[in-house]
Amino acid sequence: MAHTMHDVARRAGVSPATVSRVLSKNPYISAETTNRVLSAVKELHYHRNVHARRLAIGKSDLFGLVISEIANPFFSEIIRGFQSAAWDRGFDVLLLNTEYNPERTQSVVRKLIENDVRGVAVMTSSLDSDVIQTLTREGIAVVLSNLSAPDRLVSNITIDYGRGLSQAIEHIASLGHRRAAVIAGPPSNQTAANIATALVDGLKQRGLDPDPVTHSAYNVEAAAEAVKAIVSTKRTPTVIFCGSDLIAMGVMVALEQAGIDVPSEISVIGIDDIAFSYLVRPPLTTIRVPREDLGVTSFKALNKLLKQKRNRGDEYVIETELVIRKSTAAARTSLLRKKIEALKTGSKLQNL
Amino acid sequence: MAHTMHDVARRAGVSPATVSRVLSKNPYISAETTNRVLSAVKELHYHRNVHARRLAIGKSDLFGLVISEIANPFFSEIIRGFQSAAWDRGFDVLLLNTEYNPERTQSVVRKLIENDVRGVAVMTSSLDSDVIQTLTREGIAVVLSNLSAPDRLVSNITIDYGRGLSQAIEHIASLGHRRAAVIAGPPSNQTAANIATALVDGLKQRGLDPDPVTHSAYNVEAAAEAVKAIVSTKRTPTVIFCGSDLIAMGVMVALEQAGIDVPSEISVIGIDDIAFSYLVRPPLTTIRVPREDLGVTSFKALNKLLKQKRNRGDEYVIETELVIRKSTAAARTSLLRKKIEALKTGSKLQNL
DNA sequence: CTGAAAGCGCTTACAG
DNA sequence: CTGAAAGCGCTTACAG
Repeated sequence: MAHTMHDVARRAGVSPATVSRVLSKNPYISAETTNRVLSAVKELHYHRNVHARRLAIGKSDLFGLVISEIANPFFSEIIRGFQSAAWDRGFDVLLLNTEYNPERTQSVVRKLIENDVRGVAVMTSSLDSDVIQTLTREGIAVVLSNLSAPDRLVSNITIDYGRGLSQAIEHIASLGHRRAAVIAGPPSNQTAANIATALVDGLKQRGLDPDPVTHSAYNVEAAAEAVKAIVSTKRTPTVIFCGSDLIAMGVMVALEQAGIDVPSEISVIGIDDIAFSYLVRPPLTTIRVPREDLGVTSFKALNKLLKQKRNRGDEYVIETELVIRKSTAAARTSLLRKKIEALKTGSKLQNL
Repeated sequence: MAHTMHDVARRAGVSPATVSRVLSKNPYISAETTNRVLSAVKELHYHRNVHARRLAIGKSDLFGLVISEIANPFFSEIIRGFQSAAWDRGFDVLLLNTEYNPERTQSVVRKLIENDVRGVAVMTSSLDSDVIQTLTREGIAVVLSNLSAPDRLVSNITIDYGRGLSQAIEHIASLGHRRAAVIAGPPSNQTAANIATALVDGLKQRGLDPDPVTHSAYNVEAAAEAVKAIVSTKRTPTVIFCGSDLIAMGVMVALEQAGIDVPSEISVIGIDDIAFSYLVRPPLTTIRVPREDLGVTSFKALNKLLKQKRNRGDEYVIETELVIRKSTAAARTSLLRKKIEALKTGSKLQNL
């Protein structure tokens, strides 16, 4: 069995209270006592039991972070940002993923409450407003990124897609595109719907024809499926705006299979700027969402919320921006020439 | 303040002990009492405090999972497998990441002990054998994947790269390759070193010349750097074996920048088969490591270890296999023709 | 600067 | 089938 504070106390010849004080860095302890206690701790390989500690303190040192799924690289930097911010201030993070599953979502909420987290950043749309109320009723601070209004114990972070979208539309228009398709995220997702609306409005305003406007789940396979309907029409678009980078990647795969070249025949634009977006070919032009910043801001928002007496929520805004990526012309030309050569001479392009 | 079991008891007109029994699904409770308690729980929105519960039980319901970094997609499926296996059995997972940082690594170990986890799966090489001993001394079961021998409270999962490597070498040899470079993972990593050795031996045995044999950290940037030295020599290889898919992707980027075509001039082979490996172009041929299986097996191994009286560790083996990927010839040819056409006519390949 | 004691919110033999 | 009581391992006023 692991040792307890009592064991350490006996060994150091002090009371458990003193051991607790030393370990909590209470300043009113003599240097000598501190040393004796620390030696005993070391000798016994003593570690405090965090469950007992949390129970005694009456508050947990935990903050929750709710995401959809760990496998989605979109969340990676959010996690990193949130974690660092929390650790820097001596808090722990309880990372919970809903996997888009209602049952799991329920158990996520239960865990948040059972663990007595101080606050939670909800970075998925799987939690509806009922659930949010359940949390705030327990005194848990909540920060969301779904455009709901700030409230008691609830702050909101708005990701301002407007700027990035305008830049993207301007970019596309200036390249001479006329017909733009839109594959937004799932319609049940409020953010996705807002982005779709903003895109359609923006495109029209710039004299572009948004057609068709459709949607897809946030994954490669669904997107590949969604794009089929688009390319099978007679009047194909010259650019496809996608609701996320994963959707864009699915689109690129499907276009390739259909024998349609990106970007010479159809350009593709994503949203998020996930880490892999510069590794696909052609590299993905996308609207960057500063996700590490989003994570950090989320934590700070929670902290602020809890420090105020009235727990009044705030509104935060995070900006987006277009990231234009192209293959180096030189490199691509040189590669093409080689491939042309290879095709001509019929030389062994074994893996072609 | 949140309600306690006492509040529920009073409201239901029973003792706290009874509430506890109802909530723990103790069978010897009358249906009527159960209902009264459950109603009170519902009315008060009562949730058990997990810290008090864990303290009273004397054992936590936690299992630890230690990885290097969440952003690395290599770990995604491991997490998923481990989590599902744990949840299915009513346990919770404490996910800890070292970020390759010694300080963080120390605090990871501390957290494992403080949280009184029953067992921990260590999926990173950041924890040395000293640390493992620290854990087992506390009675924590450990499962590793680093080729150390099973021991008391320690099981080992060997990923058998042999099969996948043989298949890859055979594949490459049958395509007529003669000169193979190797960019292994970091030399400090035992697994990386073993893979490098196996590769060199296997290549020689098959009459291929492994040269040069070098290494890189497990990320895109480092790999891109590492490959420069290789292509700058006069005698460039026709295939590069990479210690991971991320390394392979870095290599592909760097080769492209150097104007070297993959795979017609140099073929690239990765290891892992991360989710994105089929999205890069050309799609990556790689050695698949069944990582979800690895996660599930890790959990089962811990469970088994804890159930035995003697806590004797076991040895597990996970197989790998080559995944050959090529672009559809038809699609690529058609795309090439279009690009050729575009180049000839000088038409606007704006983003080319 | 330090100790004795109460209390955090649960669980679980023990007794009935 | 149910309750009173002890105990899990800490922390922290309170007192000195």
